[in-house]
Amino acid sequence: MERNKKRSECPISCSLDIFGDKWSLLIIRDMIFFQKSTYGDFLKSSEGIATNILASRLQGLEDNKLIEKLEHPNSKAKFLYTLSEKAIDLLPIIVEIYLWTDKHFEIPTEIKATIKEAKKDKNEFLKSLTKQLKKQITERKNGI
Amino acid sequence: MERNKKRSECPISCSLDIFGDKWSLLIIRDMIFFQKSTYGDFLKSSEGIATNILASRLQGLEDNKLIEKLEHPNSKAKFLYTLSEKAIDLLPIIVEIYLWTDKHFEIPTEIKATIKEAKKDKNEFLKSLTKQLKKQITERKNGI
DNA sequence: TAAATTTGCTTGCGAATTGCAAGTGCAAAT
DNA sequence: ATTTGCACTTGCAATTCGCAAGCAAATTTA
Repeated sequence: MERNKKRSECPISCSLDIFGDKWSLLIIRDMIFFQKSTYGDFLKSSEGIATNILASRLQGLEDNKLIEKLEHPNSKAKFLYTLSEKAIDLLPIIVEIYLWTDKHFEIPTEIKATIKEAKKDKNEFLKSLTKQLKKQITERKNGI
Repeated sequence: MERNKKRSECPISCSLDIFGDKWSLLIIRDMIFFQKSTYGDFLKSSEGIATNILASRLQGLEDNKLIEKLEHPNSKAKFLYTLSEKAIDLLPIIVEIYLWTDKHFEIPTEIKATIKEAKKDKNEFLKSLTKQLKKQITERKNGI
């Protein structure tokens, strides 16, 4: 697992070195939009990630400071994965991906509501969700 | 090369099925920001893509209607790859990636100017670059 | 006009990555 | 005390990647 393989200094290239694969952004999506926070949560995603791939992706995201692995407040058998601010800052990218698909594909109805809200007032949507997520992570670190 | 392997109906997942790899977005980047348009152009990128990978990515982008492969106006030995509107619509995503890296990494000075411009007035930046790119593709199709 | 070069690929092959199934070790519930 | 749950790890076959070489058609050079 080579994770220091910067191919160039280009920001796009560097970003893709970090999350340019089929799974990393889905884990972030699950944490942002579906409040998933444990290994088991991520395994249940409808895309069906393999256990070893999930482990390696979580490690990669941790290496790149996009997530943090904390003790689970309710159980020592679990770990609690939380977003970093760096990861929360990916939200605009993820929202733009949603808006792109909205323009060019059929979208499942469950998700349409979220996209509609994001389209209505993008800045407000980003701002309030970001605020909420940041609140969440400080609460978790303080064990609330 | 399976290209119809939708893992789920999730927009993020579907998008990653299309451009969630280490190379596809770099090709789009080269076309948008560096006016690259031929196989040889893409090969010269500083990240160093392998010839077979480039061929397969170009095919994938074409299959997904992100690029079109046209006859080259100056030579029958070449092909001219052009962006579709669908690909130009990826620009907001790419710009948000630039802005994310600007916040969290050191950026090479050559690129800082572009990012600064994008930050100053994002909507105007997107609008004018989009317009310019769309103009470019209609010109190419009309053989100007 | 013949030879060399350019262009856009394809092919072969070893190495790395992926994904499925099974197993492991610790914690918690029964 | 035993079973279940959780977070992985391991083994292995299959796919994908990436380097090097090859190739045919078009173009340039001699």
